[in-house]
Amino acid sequence: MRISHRDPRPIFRQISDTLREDIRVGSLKSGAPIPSEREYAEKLRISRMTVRAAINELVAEGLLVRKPGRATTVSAGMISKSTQGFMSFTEDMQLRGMTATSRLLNCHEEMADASVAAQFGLSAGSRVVVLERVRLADGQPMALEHVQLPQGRFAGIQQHDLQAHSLYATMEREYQAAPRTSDESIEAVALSATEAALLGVAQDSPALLARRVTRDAEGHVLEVVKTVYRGDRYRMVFTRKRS
Amino acid sequence: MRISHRDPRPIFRQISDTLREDIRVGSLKSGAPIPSEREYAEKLRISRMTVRAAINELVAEGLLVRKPGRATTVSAGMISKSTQGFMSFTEDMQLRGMTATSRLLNCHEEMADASVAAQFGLSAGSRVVVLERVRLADGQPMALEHVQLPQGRFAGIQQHDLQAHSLYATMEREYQAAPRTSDESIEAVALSATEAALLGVAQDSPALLARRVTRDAEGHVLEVVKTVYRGDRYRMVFTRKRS
DNA sequence: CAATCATGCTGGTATAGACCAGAAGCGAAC
DNA sequence: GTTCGCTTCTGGTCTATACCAGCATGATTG
Repeated sequence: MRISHRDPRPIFRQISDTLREDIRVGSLKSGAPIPSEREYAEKLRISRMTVRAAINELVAEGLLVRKPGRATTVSAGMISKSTQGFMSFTEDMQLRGMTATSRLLNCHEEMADASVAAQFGLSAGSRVVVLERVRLADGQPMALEHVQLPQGRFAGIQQHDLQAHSLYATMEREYQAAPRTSDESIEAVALSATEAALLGVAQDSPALLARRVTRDAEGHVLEVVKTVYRGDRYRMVFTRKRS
Repeated sequence: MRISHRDPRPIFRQISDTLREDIRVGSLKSGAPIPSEREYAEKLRISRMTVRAAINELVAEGLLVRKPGRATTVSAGMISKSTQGFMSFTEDMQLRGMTATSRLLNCHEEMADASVAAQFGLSAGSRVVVLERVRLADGQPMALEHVQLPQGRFAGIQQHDLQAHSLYATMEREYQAAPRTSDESIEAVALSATEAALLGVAQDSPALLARRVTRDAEGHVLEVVKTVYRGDRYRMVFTRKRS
């Protein structure tokens, strides 16, 4: 392991990236101790505090476990990176090896109702862009999606090709809006006749109703989404950490 | 704001706790800038690095947002602490202001099947403790729970009063096993006749089927759980962070 | 042989200083 | 007036050092 001062990355990131990769490929095995902080500092001729900054990143990610008095070790359970964090439907399907497409049902501006306006931190009666789509995976209906976006921040987003591109990709590229956190709630419901017809399944089939509020790094709400997933084809996966 | 050297907490934690509380009660408002790191260091007569350690905690929690060149500000969206992390059914119901109880259906040891043994990191044929319970909230059936625990780590856990105490509480107190992360998957299903009878609802009612693998800080699997929640009374909430 | 204590490891906390890059405010020059 | 550039803020990174508490090991002592 070496560090380079020509590398644009800060030193602590060079170290953490190297460690992360070593863990990923398995040259550092689950449960195995890593060299001590002082050892890294000496070998690499850098300060111990810099080494700690690198290790702190990996501890926060759950890849390493600190043990006061003993050595820092590689976490025994490997968390499948994929189930961390949330994603758009398009990204979600890509990860599952399927291709996401959409059938646009409805796209218009309207007055936000009181609760949605409040979530956006806007006054009642502000305008929102509403997007209703059937989401398909490999051509098969998978979910019904109802998205509300604040018109002020995403003016003209209707013009973009949302059939071809991920909504998140468009938000980031065209509006510099990066989704960072989401609050979700999930419940099980029976499909109404209308929903069932759109999804191509029998009425009263079980389905997942997911509500999501997505925020950027500063905590501003980017979207309020309600999605109904077919119970027979969709499974939601995620990981949680306990404080 | 003051720091005390008699306080058993480290200095950086005293600062982060104070800041956290200021944000919680609203004396630091959403979007407002906090004093600069150098200002804190001067006023409190401590090192700037110590101040940074405190602020780092809150940035990691999403309460503060760093902005290079500008001031650090309070995040605009307040994340309801409650929806962070996962919890046991007992804790979950407590948070919702209800009282959790159980009706034990089944409790025995058996051979782990191949896939479960693999998840525990044990050889095929290892023994597991199986716990099947109807979970009630304020006396009403809410969910069916099927828990598998590695017999080696939790020998004799059947003897404890799991009707009265949270399983997690027992694991922590009696076995020094602290749940730290969980991988979950959720799908929507229709209840079988048996399940419906136990939950006191009609057959084919929609329900949430949750599978959870819980790990401690070192990544060792503590439990493998399958839970069926009534669709009409239970809603799962959580927050996610995007990398 | 067994209990005890010293030593040398580990990570945890804290210091005081340094330099960088980006943003902002302000004044001077055009 | 507008623009350019300086000064002075901000956070980002890094150093070298110090002392603490927990743990392991091995030597010493009973």
